[in-house]
Amino acid sequence: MNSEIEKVRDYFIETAGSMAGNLGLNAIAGQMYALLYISNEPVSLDDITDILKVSKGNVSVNIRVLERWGAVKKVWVKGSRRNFYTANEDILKIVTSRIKEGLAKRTKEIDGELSRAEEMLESAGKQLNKEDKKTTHVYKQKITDIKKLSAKVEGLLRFLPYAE
Amino acid sequence: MNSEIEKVRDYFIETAGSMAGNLGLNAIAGQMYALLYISNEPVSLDDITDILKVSKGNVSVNIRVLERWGAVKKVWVKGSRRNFYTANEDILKIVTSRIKEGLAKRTKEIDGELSRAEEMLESAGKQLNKEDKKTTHVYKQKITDIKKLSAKVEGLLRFLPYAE
DNA sequence: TTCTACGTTTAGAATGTTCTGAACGTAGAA
DNA sequence: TTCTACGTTCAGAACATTCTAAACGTAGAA
Repeated sequence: MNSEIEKVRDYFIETAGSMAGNLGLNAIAGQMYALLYISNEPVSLDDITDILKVSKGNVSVNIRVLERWGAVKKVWVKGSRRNFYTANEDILKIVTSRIKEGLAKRTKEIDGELSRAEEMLESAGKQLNKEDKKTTHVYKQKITDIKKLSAKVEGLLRFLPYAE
Repeated sequence: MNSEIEKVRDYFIETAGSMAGNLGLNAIAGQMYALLYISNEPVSLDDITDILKVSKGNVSVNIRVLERWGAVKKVWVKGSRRNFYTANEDILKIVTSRIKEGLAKRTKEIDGELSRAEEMLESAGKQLNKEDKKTTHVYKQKITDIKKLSAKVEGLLRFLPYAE
């Protein structure tokens, strides 16, 4: 392959890596995805090791991360014992489904924690002095507000593209 | 303050901390925000140090992070030389404005990088063999697709709540 | 002026994350 | 069967982030 073209490929990969890093994801996983994305043919784990200059252990771990996200898929290549992969090209779908999944899980957890806090306030609320009763009231109000916020976020999820 | 009520406060704070941690933010900043959020009165940096049991250096750094996000504001308390803070309660606004800001900056950067890659392909495209010309064509197509994706994301920003 | 009560900065410690390279397991070739 | 070409796992190295505690600067009190 012409080295000028390789340069473009590597530049593209590098950009994707720092992009992923910015999103709090693993930079190598981002680079791997970018390599598969820009390649017209299936790419083997060895190819990835060669092109990105990272250990095959690293590649092994990160390819499974990408698989778990549904970002890549394994393909069979006639006459080779190696594992080849291609990118699922619908990046927006991958990203939004990850966001939705994560947020939905999170809001559920938070609601649970808040309900627990409310219970604690209820059972503490019996023999309190005036000042503490006021504090309890403030806390209840705040917790209610956060629950409302959480419901609002849940509602917004519905409007993300590629909802299912 | 009644210790049962303190327990609720600390539980609330802890929850917010791990929530922030999950979002890739600093857990202490999340705890600090939660403390200010649930407190009805302004809270001093010393109070934060006492309640969260972290060093004042840590508090000093993270309170400025929160200020930069517009998540808290400094308030003057009559007769005290200390700095007091209260939470900006519109969490959703804070979060969405941070997301929008971040995404807008990111998409701009990416567009720049991609244009650079396109230029590189143009200038390399002169004296290539058949195979390399095909590769160049594939790369151009992929880059165009990503640019479209980027524009789509830009467009989505418009529909986030609290747009300005 | 000196003293005190703050907030800030920073070097290095503690902790967390990611990576490599070696050891290993396994399936197919020979 | 043994050998080879893979992919996987994992201990510890390399690196990045976050925290503490001490030194410092400063404004107001005395």
